[in-house]
Amino acid sequence: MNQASRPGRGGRPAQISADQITAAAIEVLDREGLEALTMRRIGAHLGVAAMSLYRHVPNRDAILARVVNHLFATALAGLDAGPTWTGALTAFAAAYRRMLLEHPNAVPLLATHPVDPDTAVPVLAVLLERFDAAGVGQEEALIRIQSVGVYTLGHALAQVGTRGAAEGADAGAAQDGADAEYYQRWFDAGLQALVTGFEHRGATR
Amino acid sequence: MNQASRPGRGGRPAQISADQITAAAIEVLDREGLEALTMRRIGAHLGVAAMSLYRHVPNRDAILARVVNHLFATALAGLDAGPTWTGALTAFAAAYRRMLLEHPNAVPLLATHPVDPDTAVPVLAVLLERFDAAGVGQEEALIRIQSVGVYTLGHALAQVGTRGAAEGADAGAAQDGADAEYYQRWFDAGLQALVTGFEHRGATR
DNA sequence: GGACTATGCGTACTACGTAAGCTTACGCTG
DNA sequence: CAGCGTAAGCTTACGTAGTACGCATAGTCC
Repeated sequence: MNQASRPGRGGRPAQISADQITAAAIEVLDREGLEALTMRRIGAHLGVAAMSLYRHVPNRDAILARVVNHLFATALAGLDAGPTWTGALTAFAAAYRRMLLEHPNAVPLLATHPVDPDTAVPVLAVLLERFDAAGVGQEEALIRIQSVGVYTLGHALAQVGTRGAAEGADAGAAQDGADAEYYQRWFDAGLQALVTGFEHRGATR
Repeated sequence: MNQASRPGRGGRPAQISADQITAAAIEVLDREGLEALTMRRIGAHLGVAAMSLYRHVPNRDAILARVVNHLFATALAGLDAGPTWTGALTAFAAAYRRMLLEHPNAVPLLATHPVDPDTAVPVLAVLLERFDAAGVGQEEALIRIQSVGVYTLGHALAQVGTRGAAEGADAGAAQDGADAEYYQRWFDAGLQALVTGFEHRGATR
């Protein structure tokens, strides 16, 4: 059997765990880029052969999913959502965006692999609460949160998910500076538009 | 030399062209999914060996870029932008979205490969004109257009860019119906929020 | 100490992108 | 019409990917 061996009895003790694989994958991803994220390279990073990874993870795609969920969860853990739903939304967007810019090579992954519900729900719960307190219905609240989410991710794709992403992580790693400012201005403008747009939508309903 | 052989003289007549390769790639993509989009499979679709493609295209990634640009260009060709910038924005979003839903397997590609400036500029020009007529500055106009663009793409990623995408195109190809309606409601709500948000932003400036 | 069990590894298979060099099929020149 | 120049397409081959299979290994428990 693969994976999640109950403590059961006996057996050779594991040198690596699924969590270590996830962490190693993120490191390889950040340092060497997305297409360096191979089973052999992750294994090497852990001092283990590629095939050994399969004892802890069913396939490569599961590693990618784990990376996505881990980045999302840690980026939004302990999100300070403030008292209002507007504040909660912008705090969510800012935390999400910060993670995306810190892990530019992961942006295409986030775009391609949905965050697991089990990972997303705790984050959403905090946000939903603020909407509920403001009397906004659950579907409407979800729509507003997810709209901000896809906007933030889409924006990050435009900023970093494309371009070199693969180089050596040093080729133009620190974006032009002027460029970075423009993207930030753009991001803030769009986010503000979304939030105030939703405010008015609430008012006229 | 590769590619773009001037009519020059002589030489064996070409059986295929870069445009045909692009078209074949889109067909394979739509019918068999993203990871079926291999050089050999595209070649087979044209009755040609994989290596023959390299006479017309420098590498696989160039084909992907061509697919992206072609889909974007044809989706937005002849965009009827109406008289107002708000109308132009929603028309743009609708046309873009229609294409994304018609080519769900292409959504991850659009997310990963930026549209070429030469392809994007003509489309942007039509839109920018409406903003200019309304007295909105160029950077602000670009921000509004691009915000709608990344929102639309991000939303499509959430709707279709993920899930099966790879199956056989028949596994749940026609989304649940109820799901599709929810996504449409969500899309419209977010888009409306963005637009009205930008309207108010304009007003308070 | 021996049985049991899960882990890690070596090998091998298939499929990918693509480099190199050869063959083929045309238009042109004589 | 012969044959030459040229560009298109093909064959073969290399390196690397993901991963199936079976064996060697290293612990726990009796």
